[in-house]
Amino acid sequence: MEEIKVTLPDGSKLEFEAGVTIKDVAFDIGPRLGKASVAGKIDGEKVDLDYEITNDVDLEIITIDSEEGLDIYRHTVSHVMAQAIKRLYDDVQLAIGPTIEDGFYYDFDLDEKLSENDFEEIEAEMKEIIKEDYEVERMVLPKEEAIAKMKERNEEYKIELIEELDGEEISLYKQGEFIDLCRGPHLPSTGKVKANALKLLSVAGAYWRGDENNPMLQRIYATAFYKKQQLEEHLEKIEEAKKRDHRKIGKKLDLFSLHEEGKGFPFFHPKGMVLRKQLIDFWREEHKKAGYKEIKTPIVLNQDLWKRSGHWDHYKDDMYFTEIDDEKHAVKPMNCPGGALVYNDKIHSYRDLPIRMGELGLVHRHERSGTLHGLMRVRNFTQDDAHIYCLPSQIKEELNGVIELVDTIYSAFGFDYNVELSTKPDKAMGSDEMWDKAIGALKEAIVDNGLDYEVNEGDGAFYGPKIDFHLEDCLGRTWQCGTIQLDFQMPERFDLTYVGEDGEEHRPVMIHRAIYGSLERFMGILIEHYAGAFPTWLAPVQVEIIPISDDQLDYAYSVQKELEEADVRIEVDSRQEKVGYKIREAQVQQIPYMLIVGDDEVQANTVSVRDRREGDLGAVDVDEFKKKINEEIENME
RNA sequence: GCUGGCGUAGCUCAAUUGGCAGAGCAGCUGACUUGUAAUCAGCAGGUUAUCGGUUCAAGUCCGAUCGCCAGCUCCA
Repeated sequence: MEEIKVTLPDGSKLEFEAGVTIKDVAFDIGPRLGKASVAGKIDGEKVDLDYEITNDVDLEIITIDSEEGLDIYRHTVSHVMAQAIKRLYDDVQLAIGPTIEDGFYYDFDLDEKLSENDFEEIEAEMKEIIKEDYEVERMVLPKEEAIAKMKERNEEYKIELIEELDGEEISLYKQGEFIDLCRGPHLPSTGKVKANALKLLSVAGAYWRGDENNPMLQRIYATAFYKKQQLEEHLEKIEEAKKRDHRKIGKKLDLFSLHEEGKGFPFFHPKGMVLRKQLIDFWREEHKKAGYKEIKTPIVLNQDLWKRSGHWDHYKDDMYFTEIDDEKHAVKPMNCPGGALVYNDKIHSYRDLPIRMGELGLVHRHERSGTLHGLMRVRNFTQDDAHIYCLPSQIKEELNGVIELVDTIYSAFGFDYNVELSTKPDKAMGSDEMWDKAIGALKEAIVDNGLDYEVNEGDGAFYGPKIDFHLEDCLGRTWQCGTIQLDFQMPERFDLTYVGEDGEEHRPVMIHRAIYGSLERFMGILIEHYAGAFPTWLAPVQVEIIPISDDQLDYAYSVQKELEEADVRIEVDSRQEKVGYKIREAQVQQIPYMLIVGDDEVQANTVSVRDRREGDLGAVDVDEFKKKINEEIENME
């Protein structure tokens, strides 16, 4: 019998007879590894445990406790779910069932409407399939045969998928009466799935292949772990995360509200405005340092302007229109055309460039009703916009400057962010050459700044490609916030010029950029990020004075006055309630500091400080507290 | 916009098979003058999202509209 060499990730080599399976190797190394193994990687390619090794290879054993192992595990569970659905519903057709971050889903075409009430029955059937412990077999068939098999099973979607696959060989996986198109690998049998550690989570519609022109399928989201406790922890984590929902906290902390009278148009309350103002003040400070000027352009502008800018052709469906003195007008969905008019209002020399013009511009967009979401997705929002007009030779430096500014601002809040590069969309202005040039410049800027990024094909603005900065909400959904867009189109459209060294007119390059993205969305993210417990510099109310009885009211007001003069946002809870009651209230409102004042404090001219996190810190002089909190605010802690 | 689910007091939630719309918190009034996460009592609060239908009778069943939630699509 021929001997083969298996090289493990640590470099060690083992010898086996040809035809040995990965499972054999795993058990040979150790029984614990054997039991934990779910699949293997042969020369970097994932294969099943019963894969027979016939020549010298590099082998990595994938175990259940690794990310890849869990992924394979869940993929098998998704097949089990599909099998259960096939058993329970007659006319069901299978679409796709991939694993996702935290779980998996499967899309079905089924006339009967599934609801969460059906989950129990489906889960019970899944448990049955697990109990029946079918071997999960890999079958490799010629394309034609695979198609024939799916035709026989009436799986139209699978046929469509197979037809588009490259190669003549198609792999299918079979467990009991169930067969699915799949690359694999899978667990060796359905019995390996832990029946008590899986859960169906939700059902929703999803278009076949993500295209709204295609039929809508039913998608079941589910998750699975290999220990019940892990499932429970995961579910608990979701519950905890839901409590951070900015819509809930926004109401509880009286920051903003939404009303039927203005769908998608948020109302900001006094406390929400304090938060907003802090963000704006910080923004202005940082932008001043970075060499920006600020402008303000009108919300309603003549329709001709939007035709000139290209918005009419590319963005009309998302815009609101109105009429003034029989003249057609549009409500601005973007700030750039207005900004361009400001630029063009006078002649610019090359010596003036780059010009960095910021605008906190209120834009309105007609978002489709189903997409509205608290403050994250609204129909009017304030962009912290800016347009940089520069020489072609200044592009790189300007892009770097913006990336640096994004990092400065996000760091102040401790945000991690993902970077995406979005390329030319189907409906775009300008030549491919211009786009390629712009994309190249953006890519270079990302790489130069050492950022990881993903490419978002075809997702650019109609006038140029963009770098997007995404932040996560409480449930791990990501939202685009910052954006940098390189634009050669608007300068052309608006005939923007500067006078060069040669005395001739030249075209400047325009960079559109926003850092918060929208103040509304950024506030939503912030609320969830801090779960309403804002750092002191952002907190709507920074200090609550809690007198023990009416006798200390005068003293409380004098302390309030003193701290107010030092720009501290401070309130006195003058209600005739017990201390515990007032503390609870301030605690629920996530106020950073409570100052409890009774007779002792009045006598000694002190305040008893209670920190929302650490509790009672004892009595300190008013001056000392003032100094401490001012430092904290100053340092944005 | 699409698919599904939901809509009861300011908030959180009750209301057997269709059979008198209720509680806690918040609010108001009063008492209590309080020492580190909820003092007690009383009062008030509703065309059960809206409109239409079935029925002796609708919060509950049916239809439409509006809104909200999840997802899809789209986007800052």
